[in-house]
Amino acid sequence: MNLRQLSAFVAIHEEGSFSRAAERLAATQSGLSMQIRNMEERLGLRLFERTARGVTPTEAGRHLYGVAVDILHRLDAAEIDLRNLSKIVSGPLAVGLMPTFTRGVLAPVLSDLIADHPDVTLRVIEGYSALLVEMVAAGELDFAVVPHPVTREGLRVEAFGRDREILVMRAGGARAHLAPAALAEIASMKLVLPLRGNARRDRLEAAFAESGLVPEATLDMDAMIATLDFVARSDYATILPATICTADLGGAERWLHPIVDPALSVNYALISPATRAMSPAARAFLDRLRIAHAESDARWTRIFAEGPAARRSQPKN
Amino acid sequence: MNLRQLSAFVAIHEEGSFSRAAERLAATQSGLSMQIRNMEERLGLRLFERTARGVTPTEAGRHLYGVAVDILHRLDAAEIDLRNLSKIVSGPLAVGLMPTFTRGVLAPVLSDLIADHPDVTLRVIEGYSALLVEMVAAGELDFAVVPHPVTREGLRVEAFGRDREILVMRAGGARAHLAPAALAEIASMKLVLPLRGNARRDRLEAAFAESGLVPEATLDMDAMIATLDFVARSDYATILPATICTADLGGAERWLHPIVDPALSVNYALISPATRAMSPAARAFLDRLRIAHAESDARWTRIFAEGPAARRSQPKN
DNA sequence: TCTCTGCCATCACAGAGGCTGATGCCATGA
DNA sequence: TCATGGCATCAGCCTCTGTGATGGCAGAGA
Repeated sequence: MNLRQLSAFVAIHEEGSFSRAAERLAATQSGLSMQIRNMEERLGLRLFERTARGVTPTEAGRHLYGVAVDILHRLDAAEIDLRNLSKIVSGPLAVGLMPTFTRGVLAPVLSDLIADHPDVTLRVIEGYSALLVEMVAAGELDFAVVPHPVTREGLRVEAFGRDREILVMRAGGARAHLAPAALAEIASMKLVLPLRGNARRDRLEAAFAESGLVPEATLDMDAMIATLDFVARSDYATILPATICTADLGGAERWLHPIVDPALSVNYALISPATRAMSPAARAFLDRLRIAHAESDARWTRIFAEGPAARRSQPKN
Repeated sequence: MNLRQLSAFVAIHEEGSFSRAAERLAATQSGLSMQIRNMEERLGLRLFERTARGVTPTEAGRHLYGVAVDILHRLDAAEIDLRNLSKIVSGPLAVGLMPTFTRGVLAPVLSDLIADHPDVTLRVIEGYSALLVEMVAAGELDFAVVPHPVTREGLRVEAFGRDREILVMRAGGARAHLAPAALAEIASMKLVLPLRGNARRDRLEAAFAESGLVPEATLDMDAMIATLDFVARSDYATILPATICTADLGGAERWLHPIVDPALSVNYALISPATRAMSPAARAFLDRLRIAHAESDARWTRIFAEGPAARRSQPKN
């Protein structure tokens, strides 16, 4: 049993198909077929049941999957450890982030990282969670941060942090900048929301439903930046994670309103390929991202706390 | 980095030499040399410092050793698990035991094992600890039980149990069968003891020294069975682990005397190759051996407890 | 029921990579 | 200074693995 076989096995298990796994590994279907056959012969048992639409793991296969992922991860971690025992942080790093982060906190993280570790070759991929999840699972990204929950084989999932949902409207409206808005009020507004199927949309709809509400008028749009632009020049409002709104704290183009009754939050997950370990470069990026996110969160905590005061000094209407 | 390289690395680390590792792996020195070179090039660092008398691991090498042993062990365990998910216990099993065990408790263990698992091909190697340790380290044995402490790279060491040291004399002497003997009395007897360097001999000498004693007359002999024979037909006494004396509990040929003031004990260690996992056959053998040893130990506990009574009913002299 | 499609198994062949055995070089110790 | 033991290197071989083509099978849709 060798490591090639082991990673082939893992890929097939995750893809549920020899052909797709071959594609992902840049190998051939027949090659994988032979590898699995060899493993099965050696072990004297079947690892996959072959069906007409792919393969499903046997009990033995499921058992092996856990062990294999663990072993490959350990080995990768060891290799990274060794390679960096006495080396500067360097190498390629591919990170997947949602617009929330790229707009909200990426810039300082980036300049900080580049200043400290100029030898890191960085690629940041901006995208929505479904895309990022697939790219991480395919090993194309070192890690990504996406909304929890994530359930996909082949991913190592870890809690990353929390964010608050904020109502965003164009500046100059009836409600003062930073004055809170109750969910019941929001339901009667004209809203731009992400498409159904998007994790945040489902989460929002559930929150409305829990309060017995249904948003009256919605425009569905899976494009946060475009949404922000649109909101700034129309009477539509939208609901966005606090982090992405950091740039609007000044209240120049958009006014922000913490959502209350109830407050809504998003949990983020850090996802990485299950068999790979974090490189020092990835760790360096992540540390800074965590810090930046925590700072942003702290800022919003203050704002939520000061909300009533703001309302008093700038009375609504 | 593949598994062949990893096991080559482990063997070299343990042997401290490419040549010796090659011998152990039934490979060639040049082959190992190339494998390590490839690993080193890949990692961009040196794993071994080459000296004229062999190799010593670098810091990176020492680090990798721990990880490599762990990975190989996990993989072996997984393979064994899988292979036996739905199979009867079978396969070859090589076990190393000291005469203590082969004479003391092996027979019932064996017949029990063979009855339950007829497909196990068993080889029992009888030998002293140094030999067994080497054989286990070389991967020739699935496991062995030897006196603690054991310090040798490449071994997984686990406590196995304890045994008591017993004074053995020919039958019909002045001291009643099973009557205790104090260490001070023993020091003045003619004793057959294992050779210096043997773990038990060193342990015994230390015990004497702690009580300010020096054995007066000793015959050095590293052969337990021969010692037992010799003691039965001479006025020499010897000190042996209780387990080996089980057959003499009847008192026909030899009389046994628990040692007191102080009581002496031996600790046994179960050793197995660090990178290999216990096969079900090995586990089955071990379970039975543990039980047999525990029963023997319990029997001796009773005897120690009843010692004074025995002395009263059969007054000394 | 028939066909079409997608998937996996098998095979012969080509390629790569690792292993071997010989040789060379170096350090050590007598 | 020489003998010894140990590792590095090299050319060639050989094994083993992956490739690409082909075939068979099962399910989905008409």
